[in-house]
Amino acid sequence: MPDLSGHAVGQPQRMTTQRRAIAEVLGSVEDFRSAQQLHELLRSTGKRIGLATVYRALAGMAETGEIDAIRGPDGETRYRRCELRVHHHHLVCRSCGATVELDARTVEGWVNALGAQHAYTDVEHTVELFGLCPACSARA
Amino acid sequence: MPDLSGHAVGQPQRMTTQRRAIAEVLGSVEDFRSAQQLHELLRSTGKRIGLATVYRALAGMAETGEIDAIRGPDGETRYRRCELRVHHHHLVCRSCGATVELDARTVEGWVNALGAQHAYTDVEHTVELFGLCPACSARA
DNA sequence: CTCGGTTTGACAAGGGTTCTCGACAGTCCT
DNA sequence: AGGACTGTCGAGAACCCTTGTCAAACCGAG
Repeated sequence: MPDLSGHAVGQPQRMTTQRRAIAEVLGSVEDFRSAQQLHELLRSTGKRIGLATVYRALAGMAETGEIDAIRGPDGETRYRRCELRVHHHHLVCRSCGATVELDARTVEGWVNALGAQHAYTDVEHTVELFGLCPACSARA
Repeated sequence: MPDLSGHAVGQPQRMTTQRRAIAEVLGSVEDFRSAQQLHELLRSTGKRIGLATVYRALAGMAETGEIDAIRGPDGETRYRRCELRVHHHHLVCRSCGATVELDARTVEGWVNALGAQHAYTDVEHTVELFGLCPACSARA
């Protein structure tokens, strides 16, 4: 079965009204949002959509690399459509959510070196930075 | 309960039978274990101890730096008594749990530089590496 | 030993995420 | 077009880890 969806080249995911709506909201938002926040956003604009659908769509998009997901210290997973299409990391303001995308070359190199040094293979890494952005720092 | 000091040791904790038992189990185990696993371990050795107590004790120990806590991709928090007393990171085998403690100087410097570069303050970081240890790599 | 604040533990929420399952809606085949 | 198929939806329940609740047990200073 040929894929005519045009977008997401990967698993056979249908482009439904709901997924389109989710992608749209993600495009209109700058910082990381939780699945529940996005669900509320959609609901507040009149869209009828189930929470489970939001979770499913986000999980799918995250898997194909279409969006980025990070897990905060509270265990909540937050999503964001990033500018950089390649692997990168984030510096997130823990107060207002403002996000800076970080080129990952430095970490990548460092991670690979350490993996090799200890003969570990197939090394994945989690690197997230949380701080206070300039604005929030000033306000404090 | 805004304890943002970061290093303050907090109130003195009483040394109770339960806490002693928890510290003991942690000392007899090499890799990261979840609170529930530790609870089961204690129960299986005849100790009568509540799950909530285990959670409380672990949270406390983690706060004082007595033990290290990491949150896996499944959202479960795992604890371990580490050798290094100073801040460091981990390279964990995702198959058998074998753990290598990593000197953190490189990351620290990198993190601080990036924080300053973007004028973010009070930057905290999450850096964890998951891979396959030599043994598990060979077995694969 | 006594007394008062701390800690405990069984149980019940909490909060996020995933599963269930009947109802639907695109697709494919004929 | 008609009918069978398969992926998706959505409401709610189910799950899981974690954290409150609160009377009773406990620790340790005096």
